[in-house]
Amino acid sequence: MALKPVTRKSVSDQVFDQVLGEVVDGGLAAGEQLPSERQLAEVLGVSRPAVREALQRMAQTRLVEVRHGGGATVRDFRKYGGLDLLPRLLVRDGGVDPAVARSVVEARTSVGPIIAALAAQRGGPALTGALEDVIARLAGTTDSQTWQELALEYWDVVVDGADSIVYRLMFNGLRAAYEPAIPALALALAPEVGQVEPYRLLAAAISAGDPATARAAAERVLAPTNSSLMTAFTALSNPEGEQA
Amino acid sequence: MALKPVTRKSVSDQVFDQVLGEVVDGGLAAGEQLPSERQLAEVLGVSRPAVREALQRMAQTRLVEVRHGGGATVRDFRKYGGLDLLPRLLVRDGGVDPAVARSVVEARTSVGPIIAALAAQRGGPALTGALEDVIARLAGTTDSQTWQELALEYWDVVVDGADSIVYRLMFNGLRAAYEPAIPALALALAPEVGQVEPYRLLAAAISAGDPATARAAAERVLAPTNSSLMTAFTALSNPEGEQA
DNA sequence: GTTGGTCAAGTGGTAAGACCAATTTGAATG
DNA sequence: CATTCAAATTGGTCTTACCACTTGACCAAC
Repeated sequence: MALKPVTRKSVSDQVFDQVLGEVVDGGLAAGEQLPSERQLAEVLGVSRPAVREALQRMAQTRLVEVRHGGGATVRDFRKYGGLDLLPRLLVRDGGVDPAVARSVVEARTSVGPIIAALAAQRGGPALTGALEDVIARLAGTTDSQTWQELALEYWDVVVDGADSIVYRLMFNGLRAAYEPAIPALALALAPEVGQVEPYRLLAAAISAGDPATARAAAERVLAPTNSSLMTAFTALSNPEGEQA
Repeated sequence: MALKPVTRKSVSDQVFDQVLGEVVDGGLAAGEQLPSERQLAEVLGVSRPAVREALQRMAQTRLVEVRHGGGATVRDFRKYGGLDLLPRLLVRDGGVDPAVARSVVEARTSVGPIIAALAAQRGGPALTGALEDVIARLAGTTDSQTWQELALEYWDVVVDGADSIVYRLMFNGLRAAYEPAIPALALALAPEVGQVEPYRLLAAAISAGDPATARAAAERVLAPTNSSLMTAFTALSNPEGEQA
């Protein structure tokens, strides 16, 4: 029997999630007004400060614009949303959105090798220890969830070694989107467990300071993951009343 | 005489900016605790709800972790921050951080052509009208600031045509970082004004549905902008008491 | 007809105070 | 030294009151 910690969700978190859902899924068009803070507080049965906290966070996502005396106006989330919106877009209607999943996979495929090449160029031998440490831990696990978490850690080292704050921040956003999904994906990604060799080859290329080889090796690391990911996402997708 | 709208800054905005500054620039290490809400309210001379709003927003950035009864704990902003942090990192100590600027430019250089190729592949002729509209407006302006805004609009069309939500959301984050800097950069980027041809060539490649040509054309669009950007960023950088 | 001024209603922004919930800390005890 | 428990601290929520801004209506002056 697996006991999980009980996680309490604050009132303002719940308000935020509901408002976010309305903006992303509720058919609200850009330019429409949300109900006033007082109305939301009444309808949701909570206090106005809780609503305010949620709405200030919504404003920070750029998905709504809040003006003093003017209410909250909805913006087009596709035009203004940041990577933090990704988990929300990935899982909709109880399943995975295939188009979103595909775009995640293809962005990994394209940007991953670029980052690996930069890591080889700029990090090179200095990354050896950290990469080998993660690889040793990868080699020592048979648990798929742990494997995925370690694979992320591996890429954390690589993107750090790339010495590019933009890629670092992008990775952070993508990781934040991916991490909560690991438990759901772990079963489908189980065939990956134990395939340490591609990670070793990439680490060797990075340590050798060879960008071109690192780029190719990164593609080899990502290719099987990518197809497993697409398989997993497809299994989790919900085109017609199929529950994951 | 140029009149600008007066912008008021709310108390919670001011608190947020100060706390963010402490976290990013104040020498706080990951794991350190921020002062309690009550302390912050007293020190800053504001109410506790205003502090709460700011801290809930900070928690949303992932740069701090707020636990009930446990206070707010600082996280490593490099490891947890998202692209929204970019403007903050780009401009520090009254000047531009050259490493951040470089990473912005190189990410554009790498990811831009990828996006353009996808737009050619997936948008193709359907993007013709929108691209030509922006190009006509580019051709009709001699104002550098307007030019930069239109260039962003051009790329907005391209990234939309790429039909990849991940790139879309990344672009949104980068644009949010770039837009406030346009007025400061416009003077240095003035030599770009009038050079419509590369944009026309890229639009033609996209409309023709030719990914390889679009990729190469995007590189040609970005190359002069990149060097101008680096020049501009260098002029704005502040290694030793030089004020932009 | 246009412009400026005033007012009311509605909405966002702020504060004070009270109280509950979770965590941390320190003292007492075995 | 380990455990237990109470107190202190901190976050979370709510109520109430009031201020600041926006919008629209209406009226007066030009």
